[in-house]
Amino acid sequence: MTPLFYREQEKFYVSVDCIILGFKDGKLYLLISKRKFEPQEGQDTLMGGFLRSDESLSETVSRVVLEYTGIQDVYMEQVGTYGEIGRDEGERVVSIAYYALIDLEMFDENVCEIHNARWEEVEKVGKLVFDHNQMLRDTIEILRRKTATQPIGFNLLPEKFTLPQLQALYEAIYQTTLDKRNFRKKILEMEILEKQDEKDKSSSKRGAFYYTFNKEKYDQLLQKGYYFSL
Amino acid sequence: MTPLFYREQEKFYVSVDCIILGFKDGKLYLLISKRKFEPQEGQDTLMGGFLRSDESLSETVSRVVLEYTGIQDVYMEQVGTYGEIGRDEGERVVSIAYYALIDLEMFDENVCEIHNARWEEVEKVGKLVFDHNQMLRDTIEILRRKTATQPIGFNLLPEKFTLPQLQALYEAIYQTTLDKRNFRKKILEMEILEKQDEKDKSSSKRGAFYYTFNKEKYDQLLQKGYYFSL
DNA sequence: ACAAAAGTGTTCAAAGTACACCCATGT
DNA sequence: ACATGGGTGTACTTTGAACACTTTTGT
Repeated sequence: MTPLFYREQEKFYVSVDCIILGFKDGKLYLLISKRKFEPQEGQDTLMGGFLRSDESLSETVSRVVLEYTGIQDVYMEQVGTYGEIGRDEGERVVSIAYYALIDLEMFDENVCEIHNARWEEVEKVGKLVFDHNQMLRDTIEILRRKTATQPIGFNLLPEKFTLPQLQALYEAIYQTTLDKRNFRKKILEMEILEKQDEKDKSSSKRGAFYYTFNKEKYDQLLQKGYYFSL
Repeated sequence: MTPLFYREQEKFYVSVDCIILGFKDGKLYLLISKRKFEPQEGQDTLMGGFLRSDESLSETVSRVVLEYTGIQDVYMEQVGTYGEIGRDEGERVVSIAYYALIDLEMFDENVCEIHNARWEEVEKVGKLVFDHNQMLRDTIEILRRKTATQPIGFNLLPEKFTLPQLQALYEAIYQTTLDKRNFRKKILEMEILEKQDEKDKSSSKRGAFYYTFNKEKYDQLLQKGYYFSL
């Protein structure tokens, strides 16, 4: 039963917008699609969905991400909430932005086609509807800060990855180039990566060793007060 | 006119909760009050208010902060949005948390009494209603990160402040002690503080020189690519 | 044999950290 | 005169940044 005081209040549409990011060939990609209803039908947009009363916010995000990528259990973080009065021209909508990091190898191309969705290089994204460009900018800023201090970048890579791949990922996020030796030294001395016996020969003749991220070791480090930093 | 697709969606109560922080005598204080309606009437709570359709989120925060402190134009930042289904036992409410930093010297004691509000040491805050303790924890974490990289701490101090005061502020935020000489060296070499001729004699016989934060100088530094860091 | 990416250490500069004494003033 | 908090500089350690050559292997 709704308390009396609440009933005097106004209600609002609440949506989530998802900044779904993937990484491939040294570049960050954003999943965008054409908006399927008015206003701004046909324009490029982030993936979004309205909050339902039987869902928490993160459940709404999971639903949207699953719908557009076919992937479950993705890493996600809240970016912020956008509540300007006129931000959605259709109606007053308060939107909570989340970013999700996915491994593009898990991505289902068919799901993509169904929704007219496509992967666009983050650096080449054009005008999106409403304040979605702002959401993307805010995401990149958060991602840069967060990847520098927490090992979340691995969510954008397959379970097994090579150090050149990992370095390329950081270079794509920071939009800079890093020194190979310094990068390897720093990431390896944290001892959170496990070297595998196999090599990835897809990008060189010599091949690069695969590594995996060892979450247990990382958690142990945290216990001891060490911090991830790159 | 509301687009058709929107009309099929559910609407929700949207509120803001404000983590209003002040600084005095070397300690951080949080403004809390007794909840004035059910559920959990009489329990300690953050300051909050429901979003109205003629307000943006930050306008709602400003309204709430003004109502409980009598202060306008406060520094505020979004902390995050809390949308678990059962977080508010009364009804489904999506709440956006903001923290606000205020100069306690500007604070109007009368406003406080009217609302049964009081300042509680952050380190001694007990159980608050719903997920308000989580909001406070998230705020402190954000505040620590943010004050280390941006000059926002000054919002908690009067326009004129002393270096011992400023150091005590950082010590309260980080819950640590800092070396006096290192602290002064670092903050002064940024050249964003203006030394005044007057001294504050309230806390020592010798007196400590007042300083003011020079925002123009700070902005110039930003232009040149320098960053604030402590 | 050569092209192309993977892998490897050392030196130098900068920043952070630790540390102890004198100063000014009200009582 | 003394107690109290304000103010100051240097040495050492740690961290970050720059930098070039050898290895492997498919063609």
